[in-house]
Amino acid sequence: MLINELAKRTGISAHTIRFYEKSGLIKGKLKPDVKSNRYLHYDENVIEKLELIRDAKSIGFTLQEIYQLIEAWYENRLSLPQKLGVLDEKLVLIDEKIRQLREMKRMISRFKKDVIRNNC
Amino acid sequence: MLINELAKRTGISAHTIRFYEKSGLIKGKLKPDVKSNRYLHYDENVIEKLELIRDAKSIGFTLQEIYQLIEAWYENRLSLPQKLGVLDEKLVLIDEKIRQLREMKRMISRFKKDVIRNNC
DNA sequence: TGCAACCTTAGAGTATAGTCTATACTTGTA
DNA sequence: TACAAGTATAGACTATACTCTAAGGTTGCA
Repeated sequence: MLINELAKRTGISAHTIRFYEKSGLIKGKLKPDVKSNRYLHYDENVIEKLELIRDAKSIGFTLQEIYQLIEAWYENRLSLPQKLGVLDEKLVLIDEKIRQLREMKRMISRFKKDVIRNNC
Repeated sequence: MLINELAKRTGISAHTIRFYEKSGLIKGKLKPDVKSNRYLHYDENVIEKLELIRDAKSIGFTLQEIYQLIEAWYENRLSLPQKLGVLDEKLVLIDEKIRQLREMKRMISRFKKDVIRNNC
């Protein structure tokens, strides 16, 4: 599929998709037999990647980190231990984020009670 | 205390503290009897605020959101229901973040198993 | 009084992550 | 074949959150 269809199917603008392509997060392919244009074609797999990018961004991962995740997830440039290294690293990060979120939740709840009690 | 002491005690640079001041997140006070300079003085309360800023930033809150939180937390410009509104809003946001983090954790764990099983 | 160590303000510069515009070429349909 | 719709590339612009520099004034101590 071409970029506009990809954009429609993911809800991510063609501009942003091109930005991700330039950043190395996704890759379209030229049809090797077509010489008259440089239109990039994307396969289903790219939709998954864009969804991963969206999800990972929403939990606060940077494009850098997402790049590593995609490397481990979809590409075969890393060895098994390297892949596991990346994945475990992200799991640790996620646990730390969850821990901090829980702590903030406790703080806000406590403060909420104070506000109610003191009516201030 | 003056800005450099505040910086030392929080580990946040004086530059960044000035940036937060300009953004309205914290407020130093001029000594009203001193006319020869415009040195801003900060009280202990500002240390707490800076710590809140750091914690909230680390869980992905923007300075905008943190500003609202500080308004509800420390200032008395909001009514009780307004304060509770802000706090509840943040609690909802936090729960959503936790949910997304758990989901990503599950995805990564599942993928980790695949990687190990298929030795790829 | 000299001067190091502060303080302030304004504004430039950086990194991340887009977002948009302009220009130009290509493709598909009437 | 004209032309609307689609595609590519380069580069300018935006927002957020800093980070740094320059220039100038103040304070405290020898």
